Amino acid sequence: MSRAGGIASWQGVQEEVLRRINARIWKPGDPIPNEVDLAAEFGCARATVNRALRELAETGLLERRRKAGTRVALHPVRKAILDIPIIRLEIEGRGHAYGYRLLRTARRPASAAGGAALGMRPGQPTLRIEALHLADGRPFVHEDRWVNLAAVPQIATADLSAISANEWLVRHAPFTRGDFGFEAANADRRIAGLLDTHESAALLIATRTTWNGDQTVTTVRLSFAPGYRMHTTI
Amino acid sequence: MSRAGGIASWQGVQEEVLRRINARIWKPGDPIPNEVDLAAEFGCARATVNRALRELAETGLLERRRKAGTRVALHPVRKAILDIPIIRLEIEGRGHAYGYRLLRTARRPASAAGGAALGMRPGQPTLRIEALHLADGRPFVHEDRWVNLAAVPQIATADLSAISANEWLVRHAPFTRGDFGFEAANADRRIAGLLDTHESAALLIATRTTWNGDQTVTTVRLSFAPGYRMHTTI
DNA sequence: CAGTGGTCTAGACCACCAG
DNA sequence: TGGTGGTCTAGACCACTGC
Repeated sequence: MSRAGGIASWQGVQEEVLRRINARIWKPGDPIPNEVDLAAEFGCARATVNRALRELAETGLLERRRKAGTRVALHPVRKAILDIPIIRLEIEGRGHAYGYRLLRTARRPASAAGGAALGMRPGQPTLRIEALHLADGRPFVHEDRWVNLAAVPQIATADLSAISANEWLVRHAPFTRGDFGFEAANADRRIAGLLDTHESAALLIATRTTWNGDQTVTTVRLSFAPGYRMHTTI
Repeated sequence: MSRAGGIASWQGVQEEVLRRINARIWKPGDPIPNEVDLAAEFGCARATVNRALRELAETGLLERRRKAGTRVALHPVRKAILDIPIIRLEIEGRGHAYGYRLLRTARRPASAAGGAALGMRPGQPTLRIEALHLADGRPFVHEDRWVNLAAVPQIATADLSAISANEWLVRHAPFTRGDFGFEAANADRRIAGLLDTHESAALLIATRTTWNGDQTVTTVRLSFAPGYRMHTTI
């Protein structure tokens, strides 16, 4: 089954492997030949095969274990890659004019309950920020954010009416770890008014918390106006 | 600035690069040294540096262009990786007992409007499937699915009351391309009843369409019961 | 223990593209 | 057109783990 010319690029190897999985030449659960044999068959170096297979394993289509070898995944857990851009860029990328309204900022120590929720110790100084992002003048998303001032003291001097906290933090506050969640919630009266919709409208809610080392940087709740759809391709 | 011992693993190189970005030694927008220089500084092979930087570029933290070199991304678009497992495995992974109720199946030609929405040609035979997935006996997610019978004829003979279409398709219907979307919607009366919630409750909706080559395989709308949270880490 | 994948190396050629 | 990243190669050693 070897090819005369050989397959000398990792993309080519990947395509051929995908073709065989697709054609059920290699069925889910089946072991596939080892890297050395595949390299010989394809007429390329083992490293080339390795790169092709490693990527497929990362996407969940193959399962690899030393000594046990490589198998076609029985229950492929597909990975979808979600882009998390700056809100301004997301709006501009959709071809709309970006607008921003800072609703309020407040310094306050983290409450016991709130602090725990944020992963901050009670009493740590926090900055609470509430803002609205607009697309073509219409409400796009409501941002409700807490920033750990111990982790990002410089934000106290930033002009958050000129640049959104979202953008300021992306530019100035590095993080090493983040947690993202998506859920749905009914709009309460206040949010409904801000987003120019009706009470109890279904909203897509995104929550994120980021850490730098073991220190919480910020936690935010984004409430998207009705009609928003998060989207990706695999 | 070179290290006596050297950094001989790509993870080590990546950590050091991240440290410098974090410490603002290399600021957003700044160019960083080229691969040859970094390899010399770290005392490792260029390929090692390449792998470390390539991964960082894939996650959006660096921008790389031939000749122009590598820069710290000015507006890092973070990528979150979302796992899309089989529904049964997701429920079992949460420690709940999995249950499944097939509500109905129906063969019918794709309507003009529906067919277009599915990316199918009108008149192509489709299988409509409606089912409920349960966690510990409670409704977890409602599945409303169309399957292109021209692409997956074998599903007509599957016993979809014993294995969910979700799982059958993952095992038997390969796809080359998929489209995933998330949004929020108010429950209508029927869905509310099925999910054991109240009308107009906010539901997280996931829609997916998959193709094999240029042929639509299936399109599905998943309505998650209130309280569901999709979650990932970066 | 031995076979497999994981990784590093030193060198090479090439594709791209900014200057 | 030259510098940069993108990739391939042949070989090597190592880490893990099934047998």
